[in-house]
Amino acid sequence: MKIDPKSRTDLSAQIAQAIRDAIISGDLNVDERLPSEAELSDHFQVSRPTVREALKRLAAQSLIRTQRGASGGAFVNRISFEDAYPQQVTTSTLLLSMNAVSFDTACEARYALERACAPLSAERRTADHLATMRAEIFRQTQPGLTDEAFCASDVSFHRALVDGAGNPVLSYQLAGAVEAMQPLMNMITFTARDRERIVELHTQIADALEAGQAAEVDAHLATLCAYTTTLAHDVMEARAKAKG
Amino acid sequence: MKIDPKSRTDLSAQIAQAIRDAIISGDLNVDERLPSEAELSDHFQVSRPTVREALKRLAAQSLIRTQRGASGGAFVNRISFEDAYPQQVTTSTLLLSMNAVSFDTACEARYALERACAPLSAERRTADHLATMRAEIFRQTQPGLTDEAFCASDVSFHRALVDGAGNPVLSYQLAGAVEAMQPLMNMITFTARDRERIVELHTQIADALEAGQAAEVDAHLATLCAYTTTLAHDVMEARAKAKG
DNA sequence: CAAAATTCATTTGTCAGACATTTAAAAGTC
DNA sequence: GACTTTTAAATGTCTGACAAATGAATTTTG
Repeated sequence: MKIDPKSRTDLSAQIAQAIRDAIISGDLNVDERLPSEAELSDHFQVSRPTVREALKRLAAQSLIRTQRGASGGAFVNRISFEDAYPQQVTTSTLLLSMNAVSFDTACEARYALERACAPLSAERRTADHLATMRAEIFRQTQPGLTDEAFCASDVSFHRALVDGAGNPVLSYQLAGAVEAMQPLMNMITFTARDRERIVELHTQIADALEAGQAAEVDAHLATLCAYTTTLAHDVMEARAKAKG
Repeated sequence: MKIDPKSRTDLSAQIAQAIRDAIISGDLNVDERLPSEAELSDHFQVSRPTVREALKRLAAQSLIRTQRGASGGAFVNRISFEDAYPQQVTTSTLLLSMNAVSFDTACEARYALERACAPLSAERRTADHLATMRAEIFRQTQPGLTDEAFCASDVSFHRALVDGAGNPVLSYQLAGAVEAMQPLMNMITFTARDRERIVELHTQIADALEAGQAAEVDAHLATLCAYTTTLAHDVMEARAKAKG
């Protein structure tokens, strides 16, 4: 693990990268303790604050965790799917909002990925997944539900569908695509009729999943995708008209 | 933006979260300049090193960038898909290796997602994407290619397929699933016959994509998925036998 | 006057040393 | 032996300082 003090990049960034490489390559194993800050600053010939900045960078990526006290220190963290979820969602959300990704593009990606999960979910979903979906559908029928709460429930429904595939890798990758859509969905105002139609499709999807009919699920998801896109277009047009 | 000095969590973590929230909520816009470190340490009533640790955390997530000199400072960064790619790949790779995700699970996720891209790619892939795929196929036929190089080429081939869908969100989400598989694939030793079969399937996929036959692409991907899984199983069994 | 060179102020990057706080293990006490 | 106290080690935080980069203002120069 070496750094170049003459480089124009920050020393803390270089040190973070050196340690990161050691973790990725397996030189440092899960739960292994890193040298203490004092030892690291000695090794890299930099001050302790600089080492600390490097360690905080790694902590921000959940690559390490720190513990105070005797026999404390920085330890290589076993990144769990749970840790990675929120980061994935945050990044995906910002990617969409900062790069002005169109509703259509995001929606297309989301449903393409979700449909990829459908066959697996139709085969493996547990009673628990179905119960979650039914509960969310019920919530969606409640009058007085705000648009935001409706969208949140929609996300929960679809997450249950994805989780039903019983593949943590899929769930993780999908988390970003599904949850990042929420801010975009929140821009839509759902009429009572819109909600009715969506609930109907959700019910059909849940029924098909329960019956293990993959093709049905896929078809309903495709319909839902098209419907959502149309809804968004109508809203945009109405706004454009109101503005012009 | 406020923090709780009495909380048991690190001040730098709290400050980072406060600024992160401001970015996500839109209180801080892209390219907007944050207060200087001195001003921030004044605002949060902490020392400058603490503020710096917080800023480094945000920099590690590409949420901000810093610039030295007069009129320098920390600026909200527009996260680009290019920035997010490597982070996504790093996290996905570590998730697989650290959580002992089985080859089957990772492979299933990868091909499920890839097949989701197939119809779009069949419709939209450019000549450029096809050229990349053909070039990689050619490389895969070269004798003397190491297993590692073969895997790398395989990844490039599949990335071209995914990029062919022309949806940056899909490409981003898939980057993790496709590239994170590489270390797992590297554990396999490919015989000449294995490579021949894979090249054959790759060629069929490229042909079908060129002809715009989505169903064909999907079928060949399914075959490739099954073949890869079988290959991996054979390797595992052979090793288990050699060991026992 | 205009252009080049210089100075200057601002801001991040780095350093040194210190103290506070937490924590587990060692030492002491009953 | 079980409990309490002490101690040492480690991270968390602070203060103050200097280095380096950078843009703007100022001065010098042709």
